[in-house]
Amino acid sequence: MRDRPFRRSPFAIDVGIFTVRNGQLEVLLWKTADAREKWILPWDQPKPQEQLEAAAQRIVREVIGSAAAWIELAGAFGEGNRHPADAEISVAFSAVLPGTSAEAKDPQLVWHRVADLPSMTQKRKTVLDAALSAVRFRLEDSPIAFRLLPALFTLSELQKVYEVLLGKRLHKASFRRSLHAAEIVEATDEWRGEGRGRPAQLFRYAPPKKKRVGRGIRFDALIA
Amino acid sequence: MRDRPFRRSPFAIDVGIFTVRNGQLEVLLWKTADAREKWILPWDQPKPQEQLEAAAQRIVREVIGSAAAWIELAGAFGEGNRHPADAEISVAFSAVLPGTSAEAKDPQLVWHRVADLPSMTQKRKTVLDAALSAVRFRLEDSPIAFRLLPALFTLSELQKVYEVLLGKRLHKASFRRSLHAAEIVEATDEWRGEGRGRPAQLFRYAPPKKKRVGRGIRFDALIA
DNA sequence: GACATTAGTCACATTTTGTGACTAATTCAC
DNA sequence: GTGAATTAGTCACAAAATGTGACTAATGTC
Repeated sequence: MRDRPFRRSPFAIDVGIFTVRNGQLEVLLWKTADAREKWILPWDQPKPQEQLEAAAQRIVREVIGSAAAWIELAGAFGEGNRHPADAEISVAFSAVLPGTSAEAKDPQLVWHRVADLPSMTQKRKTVLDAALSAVRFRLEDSPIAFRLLPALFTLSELQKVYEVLLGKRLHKASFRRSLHAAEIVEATDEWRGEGRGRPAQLFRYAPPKKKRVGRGIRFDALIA
Repeated sequence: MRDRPFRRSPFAIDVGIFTVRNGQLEVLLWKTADAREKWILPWDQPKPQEQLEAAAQRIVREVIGSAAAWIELAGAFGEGNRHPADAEISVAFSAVLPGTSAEAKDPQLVWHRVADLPSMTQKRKTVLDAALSAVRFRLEDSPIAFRLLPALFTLSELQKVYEVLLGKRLHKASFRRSLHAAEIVEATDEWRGEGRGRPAQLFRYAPPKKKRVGRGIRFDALIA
């Protein structure tokens, strides 16, 4: 990532890097040296011969030291939404990391709660919103929630991650029933006592080999 | 759209333009003058100050004469998937048009059935697949099917569009029940007799003002 | 031992879905 | 005209999925 190279770059890759810490969804932002620029998403230009997604992964490694657990294209923006370094095109990616590997490598990089974002320009906010929407939108189809947790986790932890990402409470029995029907977790014979309360059994993510068939259109999910 | 300008362009916008004709999903492809290049998606570079989506809309207008009824970002590809004009980045959009306005403006532009595509390079095929996936993926959330039809349509026509896009048959009673529950169509007092069989009532797309609330996670739709 | 706390399960009412069979309105063949 | 064929539209009911409160289980705290 560079701090305003002041030359016309053909395009930039912005990455919204998300994690769940302390029961909150957080995003990693970069505080620019230029006071007017405030906070921006980590970004860089792709190197020659580099795939866009590979570039996004590289950016994640540069700022956090480890690879993202999930990454995906979130949007693309042209001239109208001008990038700080005058990039003509900005391609936005979303990435998620488990909370455990979420240590920023630079004092200018700070985790911010998504519910409580610092001052950003409108254009930057648009890109961040696109990245956030991509995470929420794909939550139903991709194992994003599992990537935010360590390999072994309790079902209560998993439920909490879904609640944070969806921004609403879920009913325990209902959550577990769906989970069981989907056959995507596998019980281990380990248990974890967390101080008070009954100890919880640990599970691991174990999707079936064959992909599950979908369910056709759901008009009730149509956005007007 | 240009025919291989043979200069290094920073990026290109490829547009997968889809329609339903004769009960088949079709995509508009451009036959290049260069015999080796075979068939490619309509494309161009964005003009200075032009938003990416606006550029995609312009490309649609250039090749078909009218605006797309629905358009959306489908993907972005870097160096690895090299573009014919050596673009460093290719941004792919999906667009759909009603079958009625689907007349190509150039003999090099030909509609092809998606189920029966002509010879394309692997890289071009990847972009087309991304565009097609975007249409199918958004079908559940966006009123794409309605944009493929004229303002007034019969429910059988609507069902047929969904069947073509989803690639599978739907049960009539079930389809109509979902449609009714979603409250997104409005009956008119017009009817249309199509030769034999009982005449069908005409409907129009009429989404509710307030957006409908979703339904939480559905693990059964998780892709492994 | 009583109680607070967290995990995990059950049961049942309610809603949603899949599906076959029915009725309705028209054209076509004779 | 009469009846078969064809397409539209509805109904009813079994099966499946979902929402939800209440229950049991295992631990720590006092």
